[in-house]
Amino acid sequence: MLTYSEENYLKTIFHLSQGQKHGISTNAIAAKIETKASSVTDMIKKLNEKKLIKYQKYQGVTLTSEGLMAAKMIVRKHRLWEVFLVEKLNFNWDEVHDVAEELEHIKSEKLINKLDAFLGYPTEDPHGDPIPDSKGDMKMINKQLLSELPIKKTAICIGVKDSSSDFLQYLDKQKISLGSKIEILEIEPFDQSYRIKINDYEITVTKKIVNNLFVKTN
Amino acid sequence: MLTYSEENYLKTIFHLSQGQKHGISTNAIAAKIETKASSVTDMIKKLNEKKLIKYQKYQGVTLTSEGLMAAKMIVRKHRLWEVFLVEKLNFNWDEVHDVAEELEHIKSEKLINKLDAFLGYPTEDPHGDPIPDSKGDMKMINKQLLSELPIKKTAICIGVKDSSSDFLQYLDKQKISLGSKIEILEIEPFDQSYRIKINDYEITVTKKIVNNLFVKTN
DNA sequence: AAATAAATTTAGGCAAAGCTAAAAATAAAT
DNA sequence: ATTTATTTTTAGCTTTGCCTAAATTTATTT
Ligand SMILES: [Mn+2]
Ligand SMILES: [Mn+2]
Ligand SMILES: [Mn+2]
Ligand SMILES: [Mn+2]
Repeated sequence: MLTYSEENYLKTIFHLSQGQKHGISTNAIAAKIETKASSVTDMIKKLNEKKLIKYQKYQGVTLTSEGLMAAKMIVRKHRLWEVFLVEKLNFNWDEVHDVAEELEHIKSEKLINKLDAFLGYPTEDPHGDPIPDSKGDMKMINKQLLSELPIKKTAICIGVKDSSSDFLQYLDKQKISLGSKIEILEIEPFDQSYRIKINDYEITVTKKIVNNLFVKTN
Repeated sequence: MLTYSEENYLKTIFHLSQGQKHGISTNAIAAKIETKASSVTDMIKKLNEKKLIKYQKYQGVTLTSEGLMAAKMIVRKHRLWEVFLVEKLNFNWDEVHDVAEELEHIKSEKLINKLDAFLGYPTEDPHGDPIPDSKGDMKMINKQLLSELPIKKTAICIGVKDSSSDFLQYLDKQKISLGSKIEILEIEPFDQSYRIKINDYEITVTKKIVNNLFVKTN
């Protein structure tokens, strides 16, 4: 049985491992979890002892297959609860993350599987992130950053890289949501600002925005 | 902000206080919470310090109005989650208590009020216990034990005193549920067994059963 | 190749919440 | 009214998860 804290470490290591070749550093974990490197070292030893991660002093850590599965189950819970909050309780997509941070630690396999069924087995959370199924499988979504999309090619907004409340509220304000049709009209060389078309109207946004929106071309 | 443990103590003191004139003893709390008396004394001091209970050495404790409200909000969460699990996720009424023990500690007023609305502002949980509203008010249900019901007087089953899984499963087996019509036909003097009528069929049950069923006469 | 900087680990402590064993206060029985 | 039993509190120790400060290892410069 994992503690609340152990679960958070596993989840964090999982997220930091995405598209990462080498082990995850102590400092990276400390920064993400907002704790001190020495605390991370302590916890790392415990997780290593429990065979949830592979760890060699000074070399960073990677999840074992057991640790990976545990992490995926936490992510599964987090994202399913987010779907519940948005779809059933009418939360806005920028309000759900913190509550899901708590709900993800509720320990009942039966609960999460029944919740999954109740929600209709969703494959993505409200921010476009994939939801692992009960076996840990998640369909990898073919996505690219808007900033990598060629000019004048239309695409569909399917996710956000940064899912902070600030960014999500900005998107609401600009009427950008998952499913919006997006096209880059031109890039201003002087300040790297982007003139983009959302559905049927045009706005100008900064580079930071296009670097945090995922799109897919159909 | 209350810790998980502080919340459990407040809730326990609340439950032990029901229909109780004097303060709640250290041992009573220890027994209910399954811990040692010395641990209870430690926690009691903390809760007293935070002005959530009134405490004088060796005299037992009572909730302050602030502590009472905090306790009611935990009970509210517990019971609303139980309704959710039964009504929306199709849990059986004997399976929900332990999960609700965890869910009751999720800290978001917005969440619980939205859940309340989603469920249609229920006033009772799946075991017939009243659910406090967002102000802490709960309608007191006019109930009596089946054992106190006069012979040959029909009543409706509206709650259980013991809500252990064992008892609830027994009731399922005997097809007794909330809303069932109940009548005591006769009491066998020899072994104190009860011949009772549930809706339209008759069964014999022990004294222990009739001592744990709440009914109301209309 | 040293010297310096950065990252990581160790050592030593702290607070929360539990425990056991002993002391003190209250209640019950003679 | 003592004595005995029960309840409650205190004292001291443990584990988890965190911290600061110091030591050590690895990485980067000169
Ligand atoms: Mn989230
Ligand atoms: Mn978390
Ligand atoms: Mn319950
Ligand atoms: Mn609880």
